[in-house]
Amino acid sequence: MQHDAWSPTPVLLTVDLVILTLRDSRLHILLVKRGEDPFQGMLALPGGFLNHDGEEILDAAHRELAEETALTSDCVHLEQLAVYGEASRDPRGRVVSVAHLAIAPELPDPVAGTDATDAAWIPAETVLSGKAALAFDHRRIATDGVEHARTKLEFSSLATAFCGEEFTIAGLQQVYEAVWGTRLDTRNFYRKVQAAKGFIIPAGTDRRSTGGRPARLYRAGPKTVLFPPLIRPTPPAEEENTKGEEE
Amino acid sequence: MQHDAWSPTPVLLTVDLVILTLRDSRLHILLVKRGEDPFQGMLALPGGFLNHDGEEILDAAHRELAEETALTSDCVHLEQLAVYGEASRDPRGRVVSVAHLAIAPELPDPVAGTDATDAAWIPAETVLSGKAALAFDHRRIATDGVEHARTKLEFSSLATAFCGEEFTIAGLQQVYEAVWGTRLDTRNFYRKVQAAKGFIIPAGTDRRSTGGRPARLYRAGPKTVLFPPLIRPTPPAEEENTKGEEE
DNA sequence: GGAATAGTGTCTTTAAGACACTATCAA
DNA sequence: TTGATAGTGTCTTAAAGACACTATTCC
Repeated sequence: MQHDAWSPTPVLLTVDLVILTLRDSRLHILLVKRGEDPFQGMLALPGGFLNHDGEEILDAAHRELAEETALTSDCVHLEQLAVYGEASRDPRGRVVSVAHLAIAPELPDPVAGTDATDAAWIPAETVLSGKAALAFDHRRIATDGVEHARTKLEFSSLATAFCGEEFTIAGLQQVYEAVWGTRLDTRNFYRKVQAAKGFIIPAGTDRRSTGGRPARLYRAGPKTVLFPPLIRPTPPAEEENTKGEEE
Repeated sequence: MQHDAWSPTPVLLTVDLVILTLRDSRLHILLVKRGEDPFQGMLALPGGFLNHDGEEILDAAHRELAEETALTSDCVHLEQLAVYGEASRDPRGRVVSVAHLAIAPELPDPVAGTDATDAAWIPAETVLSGKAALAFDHRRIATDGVEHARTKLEFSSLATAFCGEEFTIAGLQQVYEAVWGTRLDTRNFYRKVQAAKGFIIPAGTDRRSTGGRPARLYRAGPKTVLFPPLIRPTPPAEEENTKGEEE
């Protein structure tokens, strides 16, 4: 209780970003190759220390996002994810990271050439499965970020953040399929996104040409909470069936 | 990107706790009266700075919880909520708080007398409505914590954390009603908690005496994810109807 | 006309919401 | 037997899942 009896330990604060996007219909995460001391040369989430002059945490996340991508704040979704502060997570000392989740529409070109470090879009699969090794506890953070996005797709209009200003329903379905890693039934999907009033609204200019029938274009509606939600299909057999925990 | 060009600013880390419990069927939050410098005498969430020697954040939360309540770590639910780091939130300087949500069963006695500060269970209603003023941004944190609990009750077995080891279905219903602030239909509630396999399991010794028919006792089941979930009833008229945003 | 993509309608099953009575105990 | 609390069954409606065909454009 007597908080000020002993002098509190200062810690260093960083922001780390799980930036997700779709590239050729697959979920990708933006990673950078570290050019500095701990874990040099290893892949890591984009991020960095808070700026001197009392920078706000969310501002720092926006700044890092702008530095790593060509994205301005208004066309990306950015939200706080969680804090990772395990004492042993950074060999330099006590560094506490506020992880953020960012969702970006498919970018104009691979990655804007950033100054020192090269950034790359890596398939989420590669990161989550551990086939690519990440610095610090960044694989855990990335895993949490993807899981957060998966859940949020069910109940919020987050999916539209993966699309541009205007999008087709088929495009939106691709988002769900890529993030969830499942195939969805087109007819049921159409029914559900349209049943959730305020999720998507038709853009007047409803067409586009890709060699088939023109598709209607939509844009994000006013509602951020989906009702009814789009429940993610449960993969056939879940649980840890190692010994028989089932009913 | 060049993170180490300028020396990063150290910040002070605190943990703050939104500790929820039921008292006479109403949701309460544990608050302490501050005995120290900023906001002295004002109500605040229990919490404090991280201990010297590289204490883990979650350990610090457990420590604070133990200091303010008589609860040992194993009979309470404790999880990270979010980070609050606005530069202006603490007049002492840059203090970043990792907020946690704790759920406790109804305690043996009001509050274990703690050393310097006196703690008290305040009705959640009083805190959320702003009738009680809280130090720092603690009202916001408390609001977020309660909202988090409300949502999590829908999809997880969190409600059992409000109950003791063994509980009745009626008792569990009281939890839902208190946290959500709604009345529920007994028959539908029974159907739903029993439909969610692994949520509650019968305790062999199924009875108790309170002047009526004995109730069967249950304990928390192995599943922490509820399926089907117990969807919270939507209050009749939501939305900002100020101008007519409806469909 | 054929290839390619967009869009829709029906049936079945599951779960939600509304609703009122029977069961068991203590005094 | 009465008061008090515990427990249950049915009907209607909403939404999920499965499933196959029609529509529009470009070539």
